[in-house]
Amino acid sequence: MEKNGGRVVSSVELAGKCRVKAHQVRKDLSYFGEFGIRGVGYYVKDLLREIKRILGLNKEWRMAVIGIGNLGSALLSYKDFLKQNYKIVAAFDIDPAKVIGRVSEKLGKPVEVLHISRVKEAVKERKIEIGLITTPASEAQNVANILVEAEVKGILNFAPAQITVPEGYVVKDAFFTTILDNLAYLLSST
Amino acid sequence: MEKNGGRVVSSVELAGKCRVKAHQVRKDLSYFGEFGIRGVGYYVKDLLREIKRILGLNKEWRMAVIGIGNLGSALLSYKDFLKQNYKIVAAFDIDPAKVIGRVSEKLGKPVEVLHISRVKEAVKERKIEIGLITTPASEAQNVANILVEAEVKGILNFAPAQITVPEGYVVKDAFFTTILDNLAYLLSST
DNA sequence: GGATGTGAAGTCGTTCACAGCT
DNA sequence: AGCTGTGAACGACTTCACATCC
Repeated sequence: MEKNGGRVVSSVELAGKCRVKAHQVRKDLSYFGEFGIRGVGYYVKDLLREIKRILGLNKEWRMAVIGIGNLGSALLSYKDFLKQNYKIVAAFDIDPAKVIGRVSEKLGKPVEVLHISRVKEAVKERKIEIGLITTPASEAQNVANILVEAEVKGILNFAPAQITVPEGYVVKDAFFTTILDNLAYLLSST
Repeated sequence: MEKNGGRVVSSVELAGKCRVKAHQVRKDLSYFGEFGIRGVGYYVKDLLREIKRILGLNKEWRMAVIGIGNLGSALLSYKDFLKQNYKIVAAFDIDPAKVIGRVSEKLGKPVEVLHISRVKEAVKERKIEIGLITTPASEAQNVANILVEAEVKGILNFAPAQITVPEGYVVKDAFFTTILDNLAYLLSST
């Protein structure tokens, strides 16, 4: 909306785009503050700034990818990270063949692939706060342990495995076949 | 559990693995029927069969991938689909360079990449029920329209765009930066 | 004895209706 | 007049406690 030159937006418009009710949009936003103007709507620019602030996107998040298979490689060359405030600043694999030479060339600055044994040092040096696990399921918990050991507070787990971490650390699952299962359920129960 | 030879499992065990309470596991399962045995627990084999039946995974789901970039390619060579009852039986792109020759060779039977104009015929011939959108955001709605036109009832959208479809069709978003935003929120509000 | 299944109680989130601003 | 913000009503989900069954 900001790019398209939109100045104001109403809760009804937002609701349409988000597949929810207008009530909900207003209630949810009001939980964090009063961002709109009665009789007018929400100024796009202000609302965007507030939402970014709420989500914690007013800073750069430095991330590491562990497991440079198909998915890991795709993430390394994922350009839209730049639009958001996310940045992959390190990549790791256990396979020496991948470690030697493999880099992500599509972004401005290539990221070389390091051996997994170097996670802890790299996390410290490069101020990494989020780890993306893209290993096979069998290695996910091991990698999570390594990340916790390195004091990476947030983990986004793409592997099809439930991993556990100590109190104070956050894991989110981004495993798409769960969503696919949900889709299959909806399709077969109609 | 089934592979590890587990015969029975309790709601407490299941809860631990799923990061929920045991109450919840029992309540949720009981919604669909009585699958457990009082004083014993749930027989792993029976429970698995019931859950698969509930989710609609007791049949093969035939899928198409549209957009053969990094992510699309990763999906084409994703081996774990075979373990579940999902199968990619068609791939499409708009770029002739990708259409010519590009195939997924890692699975048993390669899937050749077709031009997007051939979606409708392929969906009919190959009995495709689910479409995976892995195009850039700008093309996601167009592709969704094509899939709806071809009467693909379910869409899993990996593109960072909100797409809309008519009543009777189901869209699920599998866009990981939403989860990443959620993670960033949790990390910055502690 | 021990674990499930389930009404009832409690909590949380959504919807409503309208007061409050512009 | 129009749209947001919000207490109150409503509905849904979660938790509890215990009856039930192996």
